Amino acid sequence: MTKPKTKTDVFTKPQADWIEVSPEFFRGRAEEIAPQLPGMYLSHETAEGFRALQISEVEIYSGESDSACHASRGRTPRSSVLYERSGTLYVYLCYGMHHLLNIVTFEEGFPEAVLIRACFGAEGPGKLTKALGITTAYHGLHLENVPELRLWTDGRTYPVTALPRIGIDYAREEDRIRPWRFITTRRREI
DNA sequence: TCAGTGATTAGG
DNA sequence: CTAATCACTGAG
Repeated sequence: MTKPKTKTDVFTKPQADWIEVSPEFFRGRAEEIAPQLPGMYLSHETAEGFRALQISEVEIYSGESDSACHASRGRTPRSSVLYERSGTLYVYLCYGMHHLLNIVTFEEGFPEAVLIRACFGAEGPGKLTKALGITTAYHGLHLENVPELRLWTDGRTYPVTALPRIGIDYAREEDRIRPWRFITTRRREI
């Protein structure tokens, strides 16, 4: 009989081995940042308490030349947040119901972000924001001004696979096949 | 497979 | 102003 493994989807407090990740983490290119996100933890502290989930999947949306990116038609009232400095939050309502969380990467003036697409225990970009209580109230704010939202790493290594993005049938073929979705199937075992 | 639900965008 | 679209989800 093997040792029983305890599974926890929602962490109600930071774990002993967690180290905070500074908003400066997002200064680089999304292509170097995104593969490091699966395995990290996203936490939200509200009146209800502290809740964190482990990220399992992210996607890159990068540049006006990426036909899947909301900045593909240049600066608009909606896409302008993507041009802000790295660490800015881009949260938008999809299908009138689902709050999708992105974090802006790279230099101010270049529209690029990572979408948090899934966490263990909340598979889907709309589900994880619902589970954590993240809404468009944070849209346009910078992470350093939202202390209730934090990113953590446990210092462990999580194997990551790159795959094409999901839900972008409207995009050009070259953008649809781009391996800009990063997933890990390795989950923290307590 | 398909409807729900509302913000965003292009176009007249 | 109108109408189409949508980085989704859950029910049938």
